[in-house]
Amino acid sequence: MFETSCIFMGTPKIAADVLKTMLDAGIKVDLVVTQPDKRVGRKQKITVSQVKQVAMDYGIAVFQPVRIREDFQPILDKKPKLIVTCAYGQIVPDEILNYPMYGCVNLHGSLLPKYRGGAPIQRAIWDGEKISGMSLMKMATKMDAGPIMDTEEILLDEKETSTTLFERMAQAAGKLILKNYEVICSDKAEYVEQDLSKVTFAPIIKKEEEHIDLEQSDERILCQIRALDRTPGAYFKIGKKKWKVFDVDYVSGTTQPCGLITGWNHDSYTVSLHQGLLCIHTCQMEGKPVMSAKDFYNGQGRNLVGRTVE
RNA sequence: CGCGGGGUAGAGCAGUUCGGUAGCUCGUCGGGCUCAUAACCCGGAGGUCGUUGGUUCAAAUCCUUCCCCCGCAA
Repeated sequence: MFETSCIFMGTPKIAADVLKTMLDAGIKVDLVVTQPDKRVGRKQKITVSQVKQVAMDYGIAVFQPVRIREDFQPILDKKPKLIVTCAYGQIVPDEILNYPMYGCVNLHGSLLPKYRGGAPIQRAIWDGEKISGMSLMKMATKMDAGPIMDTEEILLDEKETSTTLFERMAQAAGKLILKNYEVICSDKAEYVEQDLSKVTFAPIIKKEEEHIDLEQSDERILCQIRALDRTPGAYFKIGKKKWKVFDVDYVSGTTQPCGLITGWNHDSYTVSLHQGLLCIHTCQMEGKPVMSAKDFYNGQGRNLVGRTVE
C-alpha cells in the first residue's frame, strides 16, 4: 500500500508512538534518527530514547548524531524521498531539508501558527485553551514556520492534563500522517503558508516556572498544575521542601487566606486559594514517592494542616 | 564515590538526639447506634522495625556491610 519508504526523526514518547503507528500501518522506514543515548538519573544509567527503543524493537537502523548540523551525511546517503519528523530535538540543517523530493514534513503539537516552539502542548493547557490540535507541516529553516498541509483539532477537556493531551496528540499525529502519506508521496500535497499575524510562541518550560506563583489567579494555578502534570510537576513550597501536586479539582468559595493548608475535604487534600479551595487528589513531598492524598493525610500531611504554602 | 531525604502492621507516618514492654491515622475483621451512611461508639487480628556483622544484661535506637526507593544536580 505504501510504496515510498521514508526516514523518521524523533526522540520522546509522542514521537515513538507516531513511529510505531506508521510501522504498524505498513510504512517502510529506512532509518531512524534520534538524540544520542544519555546518562540519566542518580545512577547515570545509559538510557536510549523511546524512539530508539521502538526502532530496535522493529529492527530498524538508528543514527544518533550529537550535532546534526555538522553530522548529517549518513542521512543523505540513504537517499530519502521523504523525511517525517516529530519532536526530534535539534535544528535540522537546510542540507537535509532540501534533499528529499517529497520534502521534510513535521508533526507539531499545536494548531499553527499558534504555539510555535518546544512546549506547545503544555502551554496550551496552561493558557486555558479550549481547543488545540496537531499540525502536519512542511519544515522550513525557521523553527515551526513552514506551511501547513493538514491539521487535526482536539477539544480540550475541562480536566485535560499534559499527560492526557500528549496521548491524544500522539493519536492525532498518527492519524494525520497515515491519512496524508500517499498524498505527500504522490507530490499532490497542498501547503498553505502560516498567517504571520497570528504567530505565538510556546517556549520550553523553565525550572522556575514549575513553582506555583500564588499571585496568579485561581484559574491560572489550576491550569498550571494540569499543564505540568506528572513531569515535571508543579509544586508549592512548604518550608524548604517542594510539594508537587497532581490531579487537582476546585471548589469555589473560601474565607481562608490564600496558601493556607485547610486539610481534608471528602476525598482530597485542600489548600485555600483566592476565591476557592484547591482539592488535591495526588501529591508528592520532596524525598517521598508519589502518593494519594489519602495516604498523605494519614501520615505527615496531617501535621501540615494550618501551615501555609509558598 | 555529585548533594540531600528515606526504608517501622495491608497503606501513610511518629518513635532514634539520651538504648529498657513498638505507637498514631487509615484500611481490615467482629459487635453496637442509626431510616441510613464515607458519620459515631466498643472490641479484635496484623510488625523477627530493609539487609549483614558487631558493642551491650538489653538495640527500631549506637558502630559496620550491602540492597532498594525518592527529591535535586547533570
